[in-house]
Amino acid sequence: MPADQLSTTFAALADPTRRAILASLTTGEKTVSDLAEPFDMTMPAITKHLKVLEKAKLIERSREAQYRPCRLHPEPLKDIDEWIEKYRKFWEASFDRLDDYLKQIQAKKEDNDGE
Amino acid sequence: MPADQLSTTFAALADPTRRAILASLTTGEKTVSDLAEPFDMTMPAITKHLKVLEKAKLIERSREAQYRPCRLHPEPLKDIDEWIEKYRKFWEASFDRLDDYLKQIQAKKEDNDGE
DNA sequence: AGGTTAATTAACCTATTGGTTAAATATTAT
DNA sequence: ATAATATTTAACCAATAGGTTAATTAACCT
Repeated sequence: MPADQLSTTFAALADPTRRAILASLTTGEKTVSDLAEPFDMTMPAITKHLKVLEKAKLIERSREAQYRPCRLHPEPLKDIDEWIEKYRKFWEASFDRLDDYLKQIQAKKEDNDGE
Repeated sequence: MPADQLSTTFAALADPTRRAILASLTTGEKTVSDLAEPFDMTMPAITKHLKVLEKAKLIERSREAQYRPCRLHPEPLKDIDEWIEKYRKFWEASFDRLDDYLKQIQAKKEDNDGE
């Protein structure tokens, strides 16, 4: 619901149908019918998912005769990758070490506070 | 809404308040009041956000006297990182090259299909 | 022109989200 | 015991999400 780009991207990815659509587009451009085929879902439902992906700028669309082919537009994933990068050190540390790390940071902060 | 873990994690991250809470926890354990302080929002709203993060296993909670301190549990972010990793080549290629890449993959596929 | 295929729009429904206020619970401190 | 602090629960509300069916638009093919 929030308007910021990162939230919109995360929200678009928070649905397995939409992630499957993106995966399907990694092998090239697809029509709406192509994309709909694997799912037990009506076409309008797929149209809606595509709208969500388009608003999140994760896909782009064109026109060819009666088809509206979709293709992957992966750039917003880069932003997610950058966001998540700041957390990598936290999961790469073993659990116990993370605990130490946090305690250490906490100690440093309290030191700065003059506590 | 979908029950799968990846969807739950993406959904939890699709809110700027919750991402800010996670960022705040990178400097160590915090109480609910600590976490709530920066936001123009009532405590129950924060409690709800914490529940979402807890269900997504992005935070863990304990008890100390009347406090319920929260700490970061970054492991689910690893799954997101792995998911997104499969798309890295798509945003790292320049746009034109991506187009070539997709065409190439498409051609290969059609070749396999014997078309 | 008429029919078929591709896709979208409109109208609707139910469940969930993100917030609120007011009341309840738990723990500490006096 | 009582009061104060920290947090949660309950009940409510408006907006959004994800789906449906039915109708509409657009382009193609005879």
